[in-house]
Amino acid sequence: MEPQDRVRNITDLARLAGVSAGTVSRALADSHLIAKKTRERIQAIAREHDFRPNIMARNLRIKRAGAIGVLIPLGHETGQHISDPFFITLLGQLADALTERGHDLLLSRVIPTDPDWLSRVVDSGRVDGVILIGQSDQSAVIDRVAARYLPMVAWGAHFPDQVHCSVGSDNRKGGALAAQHLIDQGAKRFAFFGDPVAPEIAERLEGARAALAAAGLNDALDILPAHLTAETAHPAISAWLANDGNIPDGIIAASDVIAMSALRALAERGLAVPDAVRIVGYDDLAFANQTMPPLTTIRQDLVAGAAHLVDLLFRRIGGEKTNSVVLEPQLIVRASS
Amino acid sequence: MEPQDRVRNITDLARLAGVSAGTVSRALADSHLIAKKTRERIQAIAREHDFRPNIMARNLRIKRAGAIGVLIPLGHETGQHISDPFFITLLGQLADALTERGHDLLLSRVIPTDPDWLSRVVDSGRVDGVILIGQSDQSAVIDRVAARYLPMVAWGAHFPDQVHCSVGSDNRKGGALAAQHLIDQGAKRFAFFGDPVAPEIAERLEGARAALAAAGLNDALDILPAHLTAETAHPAISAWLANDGNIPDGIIAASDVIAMSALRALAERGLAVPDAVRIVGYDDLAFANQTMPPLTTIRQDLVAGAAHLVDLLFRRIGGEKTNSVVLEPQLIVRASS
DNA sequence: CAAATAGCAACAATCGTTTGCATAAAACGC
DNA sequence: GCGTTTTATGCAAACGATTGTTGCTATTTG
Repeated sequence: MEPQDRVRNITDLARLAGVSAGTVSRALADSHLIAKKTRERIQAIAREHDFRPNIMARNLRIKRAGAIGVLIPLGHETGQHISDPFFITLLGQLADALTERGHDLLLSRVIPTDPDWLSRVVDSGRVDGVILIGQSDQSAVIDRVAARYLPMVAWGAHFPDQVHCSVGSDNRKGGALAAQHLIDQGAKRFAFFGDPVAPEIAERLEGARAALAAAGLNDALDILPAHLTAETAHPAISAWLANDGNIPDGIIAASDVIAMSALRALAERGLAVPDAVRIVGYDDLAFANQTMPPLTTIRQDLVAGAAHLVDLLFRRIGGEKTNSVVLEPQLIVRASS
Repeated sequence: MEPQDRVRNITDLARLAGVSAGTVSRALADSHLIAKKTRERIQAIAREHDFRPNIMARNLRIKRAGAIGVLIPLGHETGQHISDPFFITLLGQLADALTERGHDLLLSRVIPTDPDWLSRVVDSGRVDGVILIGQSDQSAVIDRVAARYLPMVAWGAHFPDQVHCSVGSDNRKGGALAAQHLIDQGAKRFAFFGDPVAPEIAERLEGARAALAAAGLNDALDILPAHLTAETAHPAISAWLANDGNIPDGIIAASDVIAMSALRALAERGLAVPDAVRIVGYDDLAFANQTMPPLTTIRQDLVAGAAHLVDLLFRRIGGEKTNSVVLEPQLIVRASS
């Protein structure tokens, strides 16, 4: 209100209260070393002047940051960006879980041009820990940092020899679940929509392949390496379906976003779902039961996933050397299959 | 690598290089006050030891934070949460725009229980500025802080007497566009799906009302105060449509999410879109042209909106007193109308 | 050859807190 | 009323950087 008497630091407030800075610090922290009367008087003055201690200075002294870095590494080979519904859903869950633990979320969308991107934030002293959403093609960089930096966890595929701690679902099993379901529904000719350059996708494909092989349907699978964004997936699928020889009766989509594009492309060609073609998505994002028809999909429990990520992270911040977690994917049957 | 000789601050590095801390600081900043030879030697040592100066200490000295706070105030009256596709889309755009300007994004989902929530982050010294996504029911709080804190901008409705700087689209006009389009398509009986407790929604409804009135269709409008999330919107709409007397031929949905739920509810009742019922959404989120049929909608240009938010914010950080921006909504005609 | 100048690097103050330690005042027992 | 304990505050050193000022060598110049 009155600009000149604005209290900008603890020392100003101390002068105003006629005590020393240290006393103010303790008073604001409700320390019992300060007499209740003085404490309350100082707090009142602080409130009146709308004063709050500078958190950066506090953190510097205290040696904690009060924030967790959430990084989304986007290897340019995938056309994904931050608004991908999957990332975003996970991000929302993380924001909630971290807020609950009294930490803020420092969001960085990183395009790993140099191998330095991760150390830069880890060593900046601005975060107490790091959560990676996806590993893109950066597992080498991630593993190297993980070797010396404990408080870091990553969402994504788990590999036997990885150094870092990850939380993810069993993609191979998920792929198998999808394929098996289509087999059970009587599909004979299969297509997989998704680009196996991403390791998660590759595993889903492997799982699907294995299930088909077990049913003696080895050679009944076509693969369309559709990208993960709706903008690119839809035209690719449309073009592919234009070739009548391609039309399958069972589609395994590598993500719900792809499945949604496929639903639209199928409808445009007059192919009925699920009567002519059955389709299974992957992720079970919020919109999956809002499509027409609602999407059968492989659920990755992102709420549990986010909870695990945060839980493991804080245990690591506490010095514990935690193991990776692999979540069970779950088949959600809806009307599309 | 070798834990004991780990360089943890500029002084360690100085000792190692046989110079003073000040020299190291300047050398890492590539200052010409340091001889090129020494500079390069110091930088080499820093690189070798994987050292990066502590940003928090730097910021404290420099008096800047290097981060922008992005706050999502969630008045509990609305059931929205952070994973609402609209918030998230805007958030993604903001992340990109801020990263480009060399700032990080400190995300806080705040549930305004006490009137202190905004000052707390503003006065914490942890951010150089604040972007509010939505104003919820907190305009009083926001205006009070805006009176003394310049670097803050908000997404949302613009009111003539507001103190703070906002960026948003003309909701009244958007509502009018939607209604007028349906009128032009020959609709006679209208429904508005959306809860006008939120000021933006109320304005959209007003706009629609005005357009109907101008066409002499005053009393042809029903209102279903559906919530903004798909989970709650769909059953509400379903139940409402179950009453045959309610069935309109032109639906104005207050958001794309609601429109999507409506599409599904309509399909489930066997009502053809657009032949029996025409429907217009609001927002033009990414999924709007992936629905079946693709959604006619009122586009809010979130890319431009995010760019404006960031641009205005940085001008305010620079001390300029900027005015609010009102964006033009745009009718995007697709197959649903 | 002495003086002026330029180039480098060290010194020390500063940003706004927290906190261990010292100390003064008050309270207590005898 | 004196010595001792308790209680409440002040003092000053961190935290890890940046940066204005100062001082010391070389080099150049008249």
